[in-house]
Amino acid sequence: MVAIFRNFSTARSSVQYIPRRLSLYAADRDLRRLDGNSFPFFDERKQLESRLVSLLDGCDGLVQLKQVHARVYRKGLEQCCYVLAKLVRTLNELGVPVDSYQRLVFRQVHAQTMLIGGFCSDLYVGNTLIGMYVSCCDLGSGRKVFDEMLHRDVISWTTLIVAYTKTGDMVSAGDLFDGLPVKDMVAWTAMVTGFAQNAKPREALQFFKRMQDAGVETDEVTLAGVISACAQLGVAKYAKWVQDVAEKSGLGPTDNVVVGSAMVDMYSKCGNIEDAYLIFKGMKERNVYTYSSMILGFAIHGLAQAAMQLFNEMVETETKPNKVTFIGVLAACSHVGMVDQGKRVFSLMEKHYGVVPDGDHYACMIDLLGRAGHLNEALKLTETMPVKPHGGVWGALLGACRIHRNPDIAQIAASHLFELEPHAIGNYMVLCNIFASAGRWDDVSDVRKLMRGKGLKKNPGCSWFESKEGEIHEFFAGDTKHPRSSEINGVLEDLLQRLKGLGYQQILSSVAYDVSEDVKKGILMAHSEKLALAFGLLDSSANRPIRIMKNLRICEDCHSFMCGVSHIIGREIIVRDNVRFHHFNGGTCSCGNFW
DNA sequence: ATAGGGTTAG
Repeated sequence: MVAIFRNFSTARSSVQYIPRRLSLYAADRDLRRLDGNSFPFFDERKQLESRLVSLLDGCDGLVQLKQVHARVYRKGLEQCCYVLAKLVRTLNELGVPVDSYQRLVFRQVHAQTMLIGGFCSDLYVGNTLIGMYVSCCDLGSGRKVFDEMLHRDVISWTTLIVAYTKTGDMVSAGDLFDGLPVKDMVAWTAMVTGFAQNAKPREALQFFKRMQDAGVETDEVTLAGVISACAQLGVAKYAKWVQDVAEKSGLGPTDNVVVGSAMVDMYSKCGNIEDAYLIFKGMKERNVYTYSSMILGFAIHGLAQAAMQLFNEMVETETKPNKVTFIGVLAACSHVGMVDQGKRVFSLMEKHYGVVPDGDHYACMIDLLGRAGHLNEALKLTETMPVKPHGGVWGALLGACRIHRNPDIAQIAASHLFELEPHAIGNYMVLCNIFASAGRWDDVSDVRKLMRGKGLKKNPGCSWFESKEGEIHEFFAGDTKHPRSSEINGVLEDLLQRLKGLGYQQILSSVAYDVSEDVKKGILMAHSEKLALAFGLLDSSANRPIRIMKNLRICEDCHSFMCGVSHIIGREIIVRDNVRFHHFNGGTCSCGNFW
């Protein structure tokens, strides 16, 4: 067959024009007519190929696809790489989950293309093979095809780069990118987005700057990644800069719904909920992302009424709420303890809006009940909910046990969590904290032993602050490496004395170590958010709010410290912890001590 | 023909 195919392909090279998209019926009829021929000559092979391709184009189900597949073999067309490649594409487009049938097709395609060296010379087939392996999570085979291809284009590279970013292997992705001879906008964007999606926002922003210096164009997809990076970092200065860049490229938030929605999220996560709302208001078109981002923005700022009101406005429009929208509404209730409202929304979401609650929604409900102190009700709901509770659900319960100091329920939650997420360090730390504040030091040391046994290390507390110049200064707990470290300590000492004069007492139970009181006091004063606050006072200009970002939940002692400092200095302090914002002003916090 | 996309509770 191979020999015949090659002979004919040199002897008769003219192929008649065949429209690509025929109706299913016509394609099928033509195929049947061609069935009469016992031996496929080149032109007829070409015709068959086109017919099969158009059949695949019109394919709307797995059954049809399998029929076409069978026909490929019946007609001896298994060497037509294009048809096989198309078959794989169609499987992907149909969204068929990777099962044994799909693997069978993959193996056949690979075997045939190996046989005739298809992917060595044909870019489309090679790229399809890479994509195919990537889609079934066999990156190694994808890489092998890539390495064996004689010619590669930027698409081959980008497919593989993206595959590496999706597995979190940014090093391999970066190596590939560096070796890419001609980098286009899509390839650059893949890297920027890859960093953003792998929680490396700083690298994402650096890459975007490099991209701009290289004179590469920017479009809305690139911006989406960059904006997401800014949101993660929460840096207001970059946020403004990115908006400038966007508007210069004609992709401002007013006219572009993707850019606008991402910016709503970005500004609210930078602490500028007012700017977020301004963007929202100014947008010409709003979709479910836009509304959900805004509702979530209100939620993390503790503005539950605004979130509810916006939700009510939303359901009057054409835009239907989805899963994420309800996460936002429930989170809003949770952050202020609106238990009854939350329960009502939860009960209506399926009945009125057709959104079936999933594990994440239950996690919100457990969080809502737990935060409000209804720990037993929360436990009961966890045990009776219709879907199997995932880590988030038990995690919410564990978090509630920390707030309300309930080591017994905490143990139940933790035992599930250690099964479901054995490597998630945060769970062990929270349990340690709960036992520590109950004075159960033996239990604390058991948990620490368990962690050591698994080779887990504490996730260090880290805070950062954006200086006047837009530089990001990062502080770890107990950090003395900052060049202005001694000044920082001086500021803290001064603040501590003045607060003590007002009756402030350090909350020693916030320390999860069994050490002396003096050591505890020292540990508390070296918490990263306090270091960042002191540096903020040294650096920033007066009358502007001080914005601090933190990777973990703010501790009780730091919370009360911030309250006091906001009173002393007469300035607003905004702290973003891992879940929400705290606006400290004149001695009180926007969370009303409920967080 | 084939590559990059914004929001998600603990």
